[in-house]
Amino acid sequence: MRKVERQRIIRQLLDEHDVEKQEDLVALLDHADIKVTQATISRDIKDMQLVKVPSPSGGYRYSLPAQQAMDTEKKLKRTLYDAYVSLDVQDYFIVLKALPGNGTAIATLIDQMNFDGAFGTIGGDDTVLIIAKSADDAQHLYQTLLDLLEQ
Amino acid sequence: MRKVERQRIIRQLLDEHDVEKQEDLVALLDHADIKVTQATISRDIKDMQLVKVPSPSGGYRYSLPAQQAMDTEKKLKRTLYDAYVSLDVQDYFIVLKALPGNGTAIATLIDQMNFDGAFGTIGGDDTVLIIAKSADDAQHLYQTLLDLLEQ
DNA sequence: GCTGAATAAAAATTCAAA
DNA sequence: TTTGAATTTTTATTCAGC
Repeated sequence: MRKVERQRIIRQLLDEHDVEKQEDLVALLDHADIKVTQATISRDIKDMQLVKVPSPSGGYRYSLPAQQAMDTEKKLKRTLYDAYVSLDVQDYFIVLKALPGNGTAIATLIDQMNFDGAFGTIGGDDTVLIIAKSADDAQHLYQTLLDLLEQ
Repeated sequence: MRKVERQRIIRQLLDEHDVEKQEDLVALLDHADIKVTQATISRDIKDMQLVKVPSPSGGYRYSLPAQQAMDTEKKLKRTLYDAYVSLDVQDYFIVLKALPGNGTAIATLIDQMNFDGAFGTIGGDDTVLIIAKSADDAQHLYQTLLDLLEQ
């Protein structure tokens, strides 16, 4: 009945108001004639993966999820979809070829993905070199990237 | 124990361990012979803008700031301030040494800075290798980084 | 300024119920 | 499965001291 809609409203409220604590949400929802207790808000926050962010100016603010990893993966997939040319593995190294101008961006995204077994990444104009911690890691990373390309 | 160093260690601990509550950090730091109380950790968390992220699998986890309000240069300066060890230039290359665990992050930040004359950056655990497009570019980049360190 | 001890405040969970 | 009331647990702050 209620939970999904309440959570949708919570998202809007977070956008429109400074929410410093869960009781603030209880009060804001009350204004919208939605009566819930702090316990329910606590559960919603867990459900929705909201975070309480300390603000530099002192105080705290609840905010929408930090899906950094998801966003990066999405960006990487899209960039690869647009610019991918080839992928090869040899020893500790993976070489990804892309359309000119895309190497640095892809390298940065791969870095941000923090792949297991990746030692470092270097991006040129149309080439990305990924150095793995071992040849095994390189093979595994190669497969991970192939999987990413197929999705 | 200085605050800055403790906070640097906290960053590393967050990377290496699942920290579900502030007392976990108190215990982890205690293990490293750093005695602080929960009150201090609470203040550190506010300082560092760490967030307690609800995990989909239930439970919570403290993590580094999701959407850092800081721009890349500020982040880079702060990271270098905390983790910088040395900087050297030779031919096309600049080698930056940092405290263990910081190489990849610094490399990514330097990449994101899009410095003129930088060809690519590779970050290991405690070393960052910056490859310039020419020896002149390397010299110039070296000076740019030194300037950044002095600010 | 930075910190710990004590405390207040806030958030998470338990339990019973719908 | 969802919820509120009560409770426990966790976190933030106050206050004193350094």
